Amino acid sequence: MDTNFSDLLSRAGQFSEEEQQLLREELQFHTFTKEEYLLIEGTVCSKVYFLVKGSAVQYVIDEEEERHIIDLHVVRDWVLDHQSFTARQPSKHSIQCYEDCTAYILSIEAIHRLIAKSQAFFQLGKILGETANRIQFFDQKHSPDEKYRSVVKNRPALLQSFPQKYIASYLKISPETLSRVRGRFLNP
Amino acid sequence: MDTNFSDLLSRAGQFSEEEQQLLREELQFHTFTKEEYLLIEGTVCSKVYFLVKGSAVQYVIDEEEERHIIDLHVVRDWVLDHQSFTARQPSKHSIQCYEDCTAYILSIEAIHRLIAKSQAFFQLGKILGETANRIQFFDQKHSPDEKYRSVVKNRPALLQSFPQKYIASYLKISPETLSRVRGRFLNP
DNA sequence: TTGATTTCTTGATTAAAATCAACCCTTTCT
DNA sequence: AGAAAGGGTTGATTTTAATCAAGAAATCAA
Repeated sequence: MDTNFSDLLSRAGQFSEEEQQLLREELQFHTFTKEEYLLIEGTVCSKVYFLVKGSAVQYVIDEEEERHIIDLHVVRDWVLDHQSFTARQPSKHSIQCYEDCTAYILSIEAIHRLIAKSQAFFQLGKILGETANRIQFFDQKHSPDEKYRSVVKNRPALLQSFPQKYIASYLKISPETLSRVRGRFLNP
Repeated sequence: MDTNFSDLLSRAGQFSEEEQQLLREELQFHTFTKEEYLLIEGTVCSKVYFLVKGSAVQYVIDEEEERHIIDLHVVRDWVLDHQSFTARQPSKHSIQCYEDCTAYILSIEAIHRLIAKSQAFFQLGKILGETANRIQFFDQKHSPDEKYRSVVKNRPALLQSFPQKYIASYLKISPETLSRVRGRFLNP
């Protein structure tokens, strides 16, 4: 069995052999080049990606043309705009490859077909919802130190994969503040 | 046709006569007394309420025993913890009546039965998701003025229904700051 | 109705993080 | 190689809203 698919399984829930086979049959596999878009603002997010290689950035552009990073994605992450996906509404975000990527793709229709075959696939809803939770933490009023600690603890790979100014934007703090937090963190 | 049900319909989506009838058959109707809980922290939110009379408060208690208001509900609102409801996970919030309430109740099983009968009921997912969006706005880094303007514009009834300290907690600002924002707002 | 809470307002002070500014260090592009 | 651009650090300054404090107003309860 190939490692990519078992990686995906380990991030998708508990499934029987038959369910695993159903899932495998619905998956597509694609490669994307750096800068390519997985989701474009204004379109409905109708598929989810499981990153097998590469990294991607989910962001929004505000009225002042400023880019705000909403989420950062690395290998073994599920990638989607949960809000757009569940409400079937045009997304306010874009998702763009930061490096060349390869990913499994699961369309919303595929997910519905799977659920029709086994209720076990409801688990996917929970997994995909976790991305939304994670994002919300950084929106909330935690201190810069708490936010940084949370990334170190829960998503250390991000720190290796993206420049600090991306991390700062993701944490909704200024790059200067992140630099100082890191200073305190490394030699307390 | 009774006004309560047409209120609910106007907040639920576009449905055919037959669909309206299906919906009506699945609805329950209950009354609750002041202080009574619609949802208790740690339990899964498995039904949604449509408030016909009264008001309710959704909140979380933090480590320091402080109560933080997550959402405020008035007549014609859908009431639920969207996160718990969609992920089928224990809720971190409680929802408590602030006055005596009456409400329609729709269980998650009822919603699944409805969807099985007509895809039109997928609309409910979108409607119920809007509560989650609304909440997120106040988590985000907007200025106290912007947050207050947003309530005045989108949810003016809250200002009549709850004390200012509740509104302040909902907006995630201090009561003093809210008082000053209001001062500026009323005589600019 | 009157005393006791609770809520609201207003001013003064403090604290936290953003912004501004200068400089250094890489990396990238001709 | 050299210029340019992007990213990171550090210090000084400014801004914003929280906190602290005191008093006024409103609500509740006996």
